[in-house]
Amino acid sequence: MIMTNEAKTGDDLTMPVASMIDVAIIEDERDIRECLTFLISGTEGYSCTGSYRSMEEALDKIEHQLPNIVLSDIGLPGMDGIAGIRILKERYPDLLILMLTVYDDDERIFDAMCAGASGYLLKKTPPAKLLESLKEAVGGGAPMSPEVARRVITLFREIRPPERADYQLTPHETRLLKLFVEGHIYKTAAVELGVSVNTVNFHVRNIYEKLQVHTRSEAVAKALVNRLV
Amino acid sequence: MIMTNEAKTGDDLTMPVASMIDVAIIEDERDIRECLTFLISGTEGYSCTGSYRSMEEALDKIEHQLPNIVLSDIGLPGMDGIAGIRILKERYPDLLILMLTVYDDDERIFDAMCAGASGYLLKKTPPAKLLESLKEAVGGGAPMSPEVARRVITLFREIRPPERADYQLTPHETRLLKLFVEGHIYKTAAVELGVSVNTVNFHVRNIYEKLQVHTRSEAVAKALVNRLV
DNA sequence: CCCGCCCCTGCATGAATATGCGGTGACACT
DNA sequence: AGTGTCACCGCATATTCATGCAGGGGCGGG
Repeated sequence: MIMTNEAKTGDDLTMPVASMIDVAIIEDERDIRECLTFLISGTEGYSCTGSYRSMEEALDKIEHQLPNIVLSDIGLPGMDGIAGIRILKERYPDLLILMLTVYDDDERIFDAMCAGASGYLLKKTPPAKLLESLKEAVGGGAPMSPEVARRVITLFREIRPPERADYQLTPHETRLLKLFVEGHIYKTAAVELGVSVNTVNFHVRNIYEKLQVHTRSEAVAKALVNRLV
Repeated sequence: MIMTNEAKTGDDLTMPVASMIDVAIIEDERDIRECLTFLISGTEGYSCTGSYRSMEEALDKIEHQLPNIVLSDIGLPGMDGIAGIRILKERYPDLLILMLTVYDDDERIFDAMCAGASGYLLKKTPPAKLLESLKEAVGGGAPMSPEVARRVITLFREIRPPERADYQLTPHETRLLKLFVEGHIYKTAAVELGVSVNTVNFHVRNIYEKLQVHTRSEAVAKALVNRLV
């Protein structure tokens, strides 16, 4: 790993930070693993609780001395990093995981985040920033390399559910539609709203007209797909 | 704005950074605006091209001296920050925008990012980190306060559809459910499948049992929410 | 005062739904 | 051969739905 640039110092985070940050490392390349181990062991306030070359090894031995946070590569022999962190999070839900990898493609970023990673750094990250990111993650943040943060936001924009379509539903219509989405039928919705079934009927016809549908199911589908409620 | 914690220094970014970072400020609170203007004007490598108290004023005058990046609040008199950055990005697509606000709710973060903000900082950000974030944004990054990054990731996970729940639906049941999601009723689904309504009835009862629902609307809602089709 | 909109209620009617119960044949597995 | 599952079909019944038509009161704006 090429060490470049000066280290950052962290800002104050609201979550209490453990006085000692215990880190486990999962990295298949020996020289990188050793380098990381040296960096973490040699920095005040940090300790290295384990240093593994595979996810299998980590899963096998990590419980002997559970860290606050795992620093894991994605490309590993055998089980890959993402599959591994799913299992880690399953076994130790409070365990924090920070990815440290060369991969910066959307899919891996996405999968890692969804699998439970708290942060995602690229391997070119300078040592000082790496240490700071560990601290930030332990403090409740979600450190990402600039390129990763950019991709996350781009993905965000792409994934974003469509803006709420505006069908000009009145407050009562929206409320009734919401009840339908929740599984109510005319009768129970009427009870819930404190009105008669005839009133529900009235609103229903307006809703169906505005949404251009003819059944409650269609209205429910449209409400969910278009995020109307 | 309360200035806390030591400043960070930036890491090397791959995109070429302009030698001078020109910043425009949009902030309604005068003392904060003046403080920011002073901070930026008084830092080597940065210049302040404009300092506005409203989005309207910014939209009116910003072209006189277009900055690299805008530092904008959200809560502003008249047009709010998010509506404003949509217009700014429309007029100046390459203009970078960094939000600086007290709001850290999901909706605003989400709206700001989708409107085109490159980054999102909370107002408690220390001055040095603020400067570094401007630099990072200009360098192509997407700086976010730790809390914001965490929320973005949380939103990310929420937006991502959950993995398909497994209700053990048979192929025909899935097919029928899909037709319901598309708006079919028993009759039209029967026609579509080339079976009798009685067969549809039969499948429906199995579907409802597996999904633990009692109406087609509920089945449709469950199908959409759990991505069964 | 008038108008438009929202919310409320009622009744009627044909169609659709949901559920109960009954049956068959094909296919794979033991 | 026996069993289980899937897909198919049927009938009955009470309930719900969707739509048509009728009416009223409150509130805000012009």
